[in-house]
Amino acid sequence: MSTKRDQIITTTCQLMETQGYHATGLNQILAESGAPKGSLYHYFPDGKDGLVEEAIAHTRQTIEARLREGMAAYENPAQAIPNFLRSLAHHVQASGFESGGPITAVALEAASTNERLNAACRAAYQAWQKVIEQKLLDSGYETVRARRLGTLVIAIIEGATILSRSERNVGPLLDAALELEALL
Amino acid sequence: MSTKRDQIITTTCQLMETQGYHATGLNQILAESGAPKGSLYHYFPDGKDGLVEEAIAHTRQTIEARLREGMAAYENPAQAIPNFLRSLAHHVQASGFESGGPITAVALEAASTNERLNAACRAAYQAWQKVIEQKLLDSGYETVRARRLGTLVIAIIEGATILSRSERNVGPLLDAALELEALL
DNA sequence: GTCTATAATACGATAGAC
DNA sequence: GTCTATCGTATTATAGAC
Repeated sequence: MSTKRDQIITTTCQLMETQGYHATGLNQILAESGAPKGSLYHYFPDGKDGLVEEAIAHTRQTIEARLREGMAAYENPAQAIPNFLRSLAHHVQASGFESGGPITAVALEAASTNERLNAACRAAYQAWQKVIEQKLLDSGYETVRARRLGTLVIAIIEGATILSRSERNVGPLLDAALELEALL
Repeated sequence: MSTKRDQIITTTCQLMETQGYHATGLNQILAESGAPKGSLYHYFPDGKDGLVEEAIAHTRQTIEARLREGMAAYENPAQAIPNFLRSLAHHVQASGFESGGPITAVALEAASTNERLNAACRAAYQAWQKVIEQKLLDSGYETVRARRLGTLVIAIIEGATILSRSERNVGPLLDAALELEALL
């Protein structure tokens, strides 16, 4: 597990988040990670798709851990979930609205044109939904509704992040947090 | 107002919806709209960005009209809004999950890198939010909450559409419709 | 094994023929 | 005015020097 390999993946994660798949060239990834071009195909023989697939998997685990942390911070999901959205709003604002929705752009670009990357994104979304769902189940929510709310919460996070980045204003994320308090 | 010009815009709208900005080349737009390359720069002297800007504006108006129609279909927003999401689910499924979220991909790609297109997307989102907000105001919702819910509804539509397309399953959109009934 | 130089291709944009 | 052929520059991927 080379450090340079990790650096390439980390850089890829960042660029996927801010620009998406097609807008990000391998040259840019290499320039920002400080790696030469040949080493990319040494570490990632499948080329761009293999690299991005790993980057998505990496992001999936990072966010999954952050979600678990956020859910564990409060016993009541009606506190834990809205506060997670608020911490997310902080993160988006601190990045100058360049971060947020770490795989959303890729998910949409790949949805109809690249089944390999689409599968990676789908796996990430389902994992994240499951964290929310489990928190709700542990707090006594009924099975069907817990799953439904798990899906909805991830959808709201995605959608509100898009609006916040587009408007350069964390209002949508904070609004969503408030309404989730009413719903949960 | 040439018919061929409109055809180029219509094709661009479709491709932006399914693939996004960077994945869509001018060659593909021309091939699918049946126009030769030279005419593109005749009709759109600003090049790709000018064309896509117009396409976003066109989409904005299409969706705005569809939203108004949906809101007018029921007096109670607690019926109108969830049913709009259900009709959207139909639309997404009928397209084989290739349509849905007509400007989402572009919005994310442009958010941090192309202020011109970002502005066009922001304008569209705000227009759509306003339609929901107005419907809620007309039904007696308080000013602040109407605006907050307008934002949330658009966010939910965006997020649930992403999940539905990624999972190739309209479940997320239908789940969101159900929970919105509980919230409104 | 690690990297540089280069190939093959697609891109957006333009010049110039009709 | 309408379009075809081409330009310069990106892209991804690879071949081959160290």
